[in-house]
Amino acid sequence: MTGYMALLKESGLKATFQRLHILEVVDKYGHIAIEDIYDKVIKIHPSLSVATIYKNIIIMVEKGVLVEVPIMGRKSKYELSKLDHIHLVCTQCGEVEDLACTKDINNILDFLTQEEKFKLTKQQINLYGTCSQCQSQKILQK
Amino acid sequence: MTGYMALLKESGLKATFQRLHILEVVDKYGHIAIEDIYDKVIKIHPSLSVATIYKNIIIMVEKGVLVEVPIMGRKSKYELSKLDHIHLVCTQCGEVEDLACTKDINNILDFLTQEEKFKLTKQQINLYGTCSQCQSQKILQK
DNA sequence: ATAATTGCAAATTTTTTGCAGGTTC
DNA sequence: GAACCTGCAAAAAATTTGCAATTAT
Repeated sequence: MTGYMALLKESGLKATFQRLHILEVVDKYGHIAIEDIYDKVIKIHPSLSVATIYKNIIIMVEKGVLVEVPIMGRKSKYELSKLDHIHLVCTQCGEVEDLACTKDINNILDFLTQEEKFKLTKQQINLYGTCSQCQSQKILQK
Repeated sequence: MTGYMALLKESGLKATFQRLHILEVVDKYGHIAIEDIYDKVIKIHPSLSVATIYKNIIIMVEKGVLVEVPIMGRKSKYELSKLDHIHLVCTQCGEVEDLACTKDINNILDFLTQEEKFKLTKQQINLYGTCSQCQSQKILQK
């Protein structure tokens, strides 16, 4: 609990119960959609409103406390910010599992192929950043 | 135009003008959000309704003609189905660029670092498939 | 004390649905 | 001509907003 408080304060956010509960739930479930965060949190904090969930998800993502995991065919899930890793997304049940991001992609594929770990059907590698055009526009703006 | 017709028929979908126009627009822009597909398509086909866009995106994704590209902080974009590749997503302007998916990830990172190609800030690698739990449930169902 | 945050209710935006009429094969 | 599709309008779902009351620091 104290860990989340520190996390919020470092990010310049007040440590409200609402936020602490949201973080607790996200941490517990690993990857969770907004609606499910709401469902879980109102069980421990019944007066919490949906608007508060939305406002907080937005600001906590902005501050880098949470990370959005957008998923094909489903609502985005959210996770605590952590070192880069790979997401195994089950298209049947929607669960997301983290996989350590080793240097060697081939090892990962071998690992998955083993037995019946995960039957891969589609991959999506997205790199986020600033394109060259936007980089040069930034320079001009200064 | 004929290419799209074949594509649709192979997928068991009727080749309506609406669908052909949607595919044309997606192809032209590479990666495009639903709202923007609508805006572009009504220019060449003013009577087309939003409901038709939604219904068709859904069915064309289902049939594998289109692929959803879910993006952090934005609406999903859609692209024509093609060989696996990497997406460079600009967090400033939202544009998505394709990058050939070479065997060697390191080459890619080197390539990006060059000059001012793309200033990488965050990566997300998502592998889609069936988790072991759902695989065994399937076996039981049969 | 004060600046930030919450909860509420209303407004907006996005997506889905049902069905009558039209189109493709 | 049969099955499939479209457009419309209404419904449902998801998200955002403004503001008065409350809370964290």
